[in-house]
Amino acid sequence: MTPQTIKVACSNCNMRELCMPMGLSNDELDRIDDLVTTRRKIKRGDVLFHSGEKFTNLFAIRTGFFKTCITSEDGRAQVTGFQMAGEIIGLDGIFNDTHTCDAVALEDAEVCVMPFDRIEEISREVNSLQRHVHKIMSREIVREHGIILLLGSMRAEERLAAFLLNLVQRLHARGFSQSELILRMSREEIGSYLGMKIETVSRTFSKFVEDKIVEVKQRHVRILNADALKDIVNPKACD
Amino acid sequence: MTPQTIKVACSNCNMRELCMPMGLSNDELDRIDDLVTTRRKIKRGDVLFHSGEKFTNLFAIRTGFFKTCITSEDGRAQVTGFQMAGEIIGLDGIFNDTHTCDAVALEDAEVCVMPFDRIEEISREVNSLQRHVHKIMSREIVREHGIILLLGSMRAEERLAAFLLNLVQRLHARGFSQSELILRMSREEIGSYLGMKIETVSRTFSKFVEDKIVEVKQRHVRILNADALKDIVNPKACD
DNA sequence: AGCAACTATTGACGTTAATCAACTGAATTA
DNA sequence: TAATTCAGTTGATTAACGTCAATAGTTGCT
Repeated sequence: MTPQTIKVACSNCNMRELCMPMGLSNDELDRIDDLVTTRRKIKRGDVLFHSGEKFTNLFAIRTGFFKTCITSEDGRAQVTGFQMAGEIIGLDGIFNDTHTCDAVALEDAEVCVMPFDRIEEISREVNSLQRHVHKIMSREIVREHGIILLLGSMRAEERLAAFLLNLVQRLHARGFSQSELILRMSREEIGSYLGMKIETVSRTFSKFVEDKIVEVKQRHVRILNADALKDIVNPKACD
Repeated sequence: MTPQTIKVACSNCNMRELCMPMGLSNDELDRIDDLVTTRRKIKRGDVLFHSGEKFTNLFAIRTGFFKTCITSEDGRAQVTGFQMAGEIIGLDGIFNDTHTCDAVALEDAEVCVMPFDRIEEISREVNSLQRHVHKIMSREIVREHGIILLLGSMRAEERLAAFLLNLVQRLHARGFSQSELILRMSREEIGSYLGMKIETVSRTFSKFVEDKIVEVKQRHVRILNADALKDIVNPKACD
């Protein structure tokens, strides 16, 4: 193996368990290694893909943090998600061979570039990859159901609490603290994602601080009382 | 061919263009006919599948009208979509082999039952089916982005206008009127879907009637001024 | 360091939609 | 037909959040 080959081999990647199926045979692993053609570094603030751009690749995030956002005809913008290492972005582009959202790096990032026709080709041969691709798309559908529930039925405090719990849970799954996190996004971006104005985001943070549920110093957040957050999201029935 | 076989053959189905890929060879058509094992009739109000139920099948709607809804831990309910003939439901179940929402028939319906492992099997062999499955899932992701935009950034009037336009556009694609429709869902269900209370739905309808944008007689709606609805959804920039 | 530009917080006030409540009309049953 | 139930409408009031505005803290630039 040349060093070049090693560099983009999924089989050597410590993120593999997050983006790839598990329990592969050696033979299958070899095939999977063909999925990623290159890696690409994206600077903070730069765009990985634009809405309207031709879709050819899915991207697996190796390091860094992204937001995806859509813009309506009349210029309304909406953040549809925040993605971190091990997550796959670009799925929305499959439908019309055109990306329908922008993916912007919120910190310096590196992604694995996976040509979608190659994914389709290999997943015809490697059943577990086929299954995996289906599961990843389905997971995205389920994730969005959650956002719809949040936006459709929760109030500001509930939304922010759910947001913090979700973030910290995902970070914890990646080996970070259960109680401390650094927000990679601005209050504005949080607000867009949660369907609330920046002032409301700020006030809600302040209220949590006042109630000793979290400590906030700029984008550094420490969760002091996770149970309180859970109670806010899922209020106890009292009948 | 026995009558039984004819009965569930996609190749003979007039809905085919809505749920199946196009431009198939005869050979491929034969394979596709194996996708649907049975048809199932569902009475109005009955449940096609429940949240928590084991996932084994996707369903293509042949006739009728469904809603899908999720329920959070604390009992909050949220309608996540309304589905009509030619649309596929059950995609959310793939992720964990478990349905995560309820699918309820809002009028008497008939669905084609497509075992998912068979879909996977055939789509390994028929490339256009593989592509089609991917596109259908991606389309669902894009559709949900639209709902997220609606819930995250629109006001009540905008939401209802977008809802009506979307419904009538989909009905028109199925050969129905561009300007008249019968709502298969209650005000309550519309409200849940659009993230607003039933009273607000009702008031917003009344306002549209007052403004001569629509006529409403119970669940029968006639759109008098589609452009006005479009203007409400995408307010003209005036700078 | 000093200044500009950006980001976030806080307060006062306005708007929107939720809530509570009464009522109407349609559908269902006795 | 009357009685009951359910779905939808309308009005009055309130709560939640948005808007506008002032201020403070941060970041980056020269």
